[in-house]
Amino acid sequence: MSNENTYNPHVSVDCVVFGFDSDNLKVLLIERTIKEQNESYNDKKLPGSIILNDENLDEAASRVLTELTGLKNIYLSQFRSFGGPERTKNPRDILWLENTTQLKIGRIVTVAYVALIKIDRKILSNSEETSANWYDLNDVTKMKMAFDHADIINRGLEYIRHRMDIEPHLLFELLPRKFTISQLRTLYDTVHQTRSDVRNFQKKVAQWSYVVALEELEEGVPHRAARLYKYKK
Amino acid sequence: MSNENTYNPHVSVDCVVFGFDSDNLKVLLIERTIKEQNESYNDKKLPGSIILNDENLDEAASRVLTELTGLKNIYLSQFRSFGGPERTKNPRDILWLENTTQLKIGRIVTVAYVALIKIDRKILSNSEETSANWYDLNDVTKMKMAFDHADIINRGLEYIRHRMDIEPHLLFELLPRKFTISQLRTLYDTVHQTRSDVRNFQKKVAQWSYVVALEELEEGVPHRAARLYKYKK
DNA sequence: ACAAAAGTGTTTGGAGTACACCCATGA
DNA sequence: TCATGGGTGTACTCCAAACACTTTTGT
Repeated sequence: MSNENTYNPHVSVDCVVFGFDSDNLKVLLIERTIKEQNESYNDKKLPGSIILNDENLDEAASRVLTELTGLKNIYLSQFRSFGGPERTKNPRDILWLENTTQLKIGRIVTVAYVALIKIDRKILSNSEETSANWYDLNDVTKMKMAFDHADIINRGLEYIRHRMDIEPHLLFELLPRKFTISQLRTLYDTVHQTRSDVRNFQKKVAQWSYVVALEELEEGVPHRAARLYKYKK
Repeated sequence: MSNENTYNPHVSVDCVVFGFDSDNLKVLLIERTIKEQNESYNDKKLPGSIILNDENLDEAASRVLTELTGLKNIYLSQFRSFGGPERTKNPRDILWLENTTQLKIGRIVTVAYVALIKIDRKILSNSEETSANWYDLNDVTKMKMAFDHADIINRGLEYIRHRMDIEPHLLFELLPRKFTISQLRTLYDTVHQTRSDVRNFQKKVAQWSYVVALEELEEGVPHRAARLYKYKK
């Protein structure tokens, strides 16, 4: 089977992968190098791929994630498609596409997903030619990005903020298995762009039945150790 | 320019157009007839189109709507893409696609939009070969539908319910310019799948500053006439 | 002993919910 | 005068928000 049959070079998926380092939201980006005539050019891109001819969109997105991280059971949700003709106009992007896919590329419509992963599970297959790294969301605006990926990240962020408002469960996709209430609160506040009161927050969490206290405390902190909690069901 | 250059036969848009007839939610569907060897087959489809090579997704969706209704300034929002390889597998659908587009069609990924329109503005160009009509949402499950359009409608409904929860403004896209509180309440309850109390609902609306009372009453009703309201800003 | 973060209660205002009767109008 | 929907008020509950001090532990 030739490449022309296995790939569908008109539609791709891109994943905005979020993580949380107990302090800030992070995105997983891939370093891209484009060799031009004399010098080479560097920027960042979202993990993504052209879809295969026999897979559906969700499958393509999970494939991208497993190839990249080696992890399974990652929260993944489609949030929007981007398909303006101008998004595949930049000569650098075209050059890169045609080099990496070995296909003649016209316009590509991309279906964007957000993924949430526990940042401590760094079982990234960070080995091969792709080098993926976490970047602080606040720094993304300052970075050179491929295609319209800066846009896509912003939209993904909006989307996930919205979702987490409705489904607080999703917060726990970003926290380590055992966490303290203040880690949870920092994350909550980062996502909601608020600065919530410690006592009120404790009360709120107390009525989330899926947050259960462990008989265990934090270790190695230079002050009173906090109780650990886990997410159940 | 040949058809191959002006159309992109890999990506389409489909619009789930909602209306409200003071009683139930309705969807705008197009009658489709497929001529097979002996007899012809009838079903319904969503208004949609393959995208043109120089337009973006939002433009394609508005184009579909203006071609269909002649209206401008319609609320329109992308909500999800559908792209499984199985969605363009039914031989009837393939036949119809190739007949109407005159193009060889492989897999089509479709980007779905919801649109909200005031059902009384029936300035539909219901003339040409396309005959579009309003159908009760509850009847849709019983009807034969093209492709995965039944799915798309359900997802669109979920989406718009969600949205209207967050942005009550959107309700007014479905109501006539002048409406009564009980029309608004029926719509609200239909959308939220609730049965709200008359008095409590009046109170709620009273604090929506964008709902303003007019010095005007309903006419031609066989009982006490209700006050009319309008939506402002 | 001190620095640093953990943990804990009470009060107040606003929003949602439950609930029943009189009013205006056309037929 | 009757049938049909229009329109109105009060009491209770629950949730969100404001607000300050004591406890524990490592250095």
